[in-house]
Amino acid sequence: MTTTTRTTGLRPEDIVEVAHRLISEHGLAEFSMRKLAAELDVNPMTIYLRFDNKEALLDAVARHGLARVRLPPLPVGAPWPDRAVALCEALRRHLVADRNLLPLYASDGRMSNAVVQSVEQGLALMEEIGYRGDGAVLAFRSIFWHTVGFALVDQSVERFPANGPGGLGDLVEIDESTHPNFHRHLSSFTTVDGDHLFSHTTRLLVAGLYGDAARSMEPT
Amino acid sequence: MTTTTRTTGLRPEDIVEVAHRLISEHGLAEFSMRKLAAELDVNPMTIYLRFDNKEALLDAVARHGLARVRLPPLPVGAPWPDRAVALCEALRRHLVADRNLLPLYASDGRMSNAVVQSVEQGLALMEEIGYRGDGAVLAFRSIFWHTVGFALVDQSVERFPANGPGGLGDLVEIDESTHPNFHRHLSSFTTVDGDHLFSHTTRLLVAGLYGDAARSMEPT
DNA sequence: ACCTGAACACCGTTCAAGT
DNA sequence: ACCTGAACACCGTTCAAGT
Repeated sequence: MTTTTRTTGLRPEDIVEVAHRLISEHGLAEFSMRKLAAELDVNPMTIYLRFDNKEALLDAVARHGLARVRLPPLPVGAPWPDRAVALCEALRRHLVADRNLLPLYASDGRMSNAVVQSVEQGLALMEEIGYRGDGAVLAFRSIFWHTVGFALVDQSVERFPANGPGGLGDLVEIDESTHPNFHRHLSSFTTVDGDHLFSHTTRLLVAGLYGDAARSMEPT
Repeated sequence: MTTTTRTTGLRPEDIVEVAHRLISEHGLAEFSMRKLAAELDVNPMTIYLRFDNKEALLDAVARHGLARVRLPPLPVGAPWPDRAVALCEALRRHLVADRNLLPLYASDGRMSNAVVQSVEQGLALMEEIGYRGDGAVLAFRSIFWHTVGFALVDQSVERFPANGPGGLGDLVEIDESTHPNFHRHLSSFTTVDGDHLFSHTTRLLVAGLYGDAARSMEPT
């Protein structure tokens, strides 16, 4: 009869799952190997028997989180631009779903798994309006990285100073003489709504893609 | 006659400048208050007499770095889309000029100062094609945050796996039956060229902006 | 063979003690 | 008044010692 100690039953998946939860709850900056061990009620060094180091563990946590991404089916029958925007918005929703996980996914090129979920639908969309081969991949990459970029920008946008007390005007000198345009539009510099700005910008980019495809199919 | 000790002569600007250099040379992750003190040949605690904490110092370093951004004049006489793209590319060049500084600028909403340099030219461009008031600000924000987003994405893009040994195919299962589009385009998934992808995508977005402005000026 | 306590080389920051 | 050494509460990681 063999006795199993507590740590023998500790599977790598359990470590990854608890790490994922801790990062989700308290953020990547707060996360440490020692806190993870405490949460698992285990000696800190036991984790090093399963993972080479913190980096390797974080890689596993990122893979675990990104593998869960499932994009919803796109609206059938809708006009092409609407479906392209819907794909971007679905991808965005997954990326910004948990603000604490995004910094983990974004660093050190861990975005790989997210792409696979969207690439099938994305390439099909591009072929639908006439993009072929390398052109289809380039078109898809445009909206994919645009979406990832806006997700990364979200935290900056959130804290971006608006017009008003303690806002833009206090940060920088906005003189009517040196910055006439800025000065005249100052009242329009309200707090940025990340979702709205993303939707708007994505619609413009998709319109550009759509027009470009139509133009390249014209007889020369 | 007053004697000045070494540290008395230590101005906050000197601290900021050396911190900027250290981050530029070795990256934000490597930077520490103790290493900075050693480089300044000063007791680590002396820095705390000038700055409340590390966060406040990094804020000052970011402001110092972003204040240097000077956008070149846009090409006069060129078509509108070319000038809009040129503005984005100039902004991008400054953001990605020093890869080690970008993580500093991007975190904790420190992007404020960069905007002021580009907002004057950006708003003028938007008014030129008919955008007014809030619409002009929204249009400017679209290309500004698009540019910042792509700069942030750059490090991810750089390490993004291409097709080939150790690349995409090894990371995820790309079956002909489950991912027919992906499988057929696999050879097009070469290493991403960040600059090229940015130029291409920005051109599309700018085309979208241009078309949108033209459309909204049509008589209804 | 499998686990772990102590130790090492680092952090940011506080504060009492020095000049 | 101005500076600093020692100390505190943390890190990630190594490795000799235990069972």
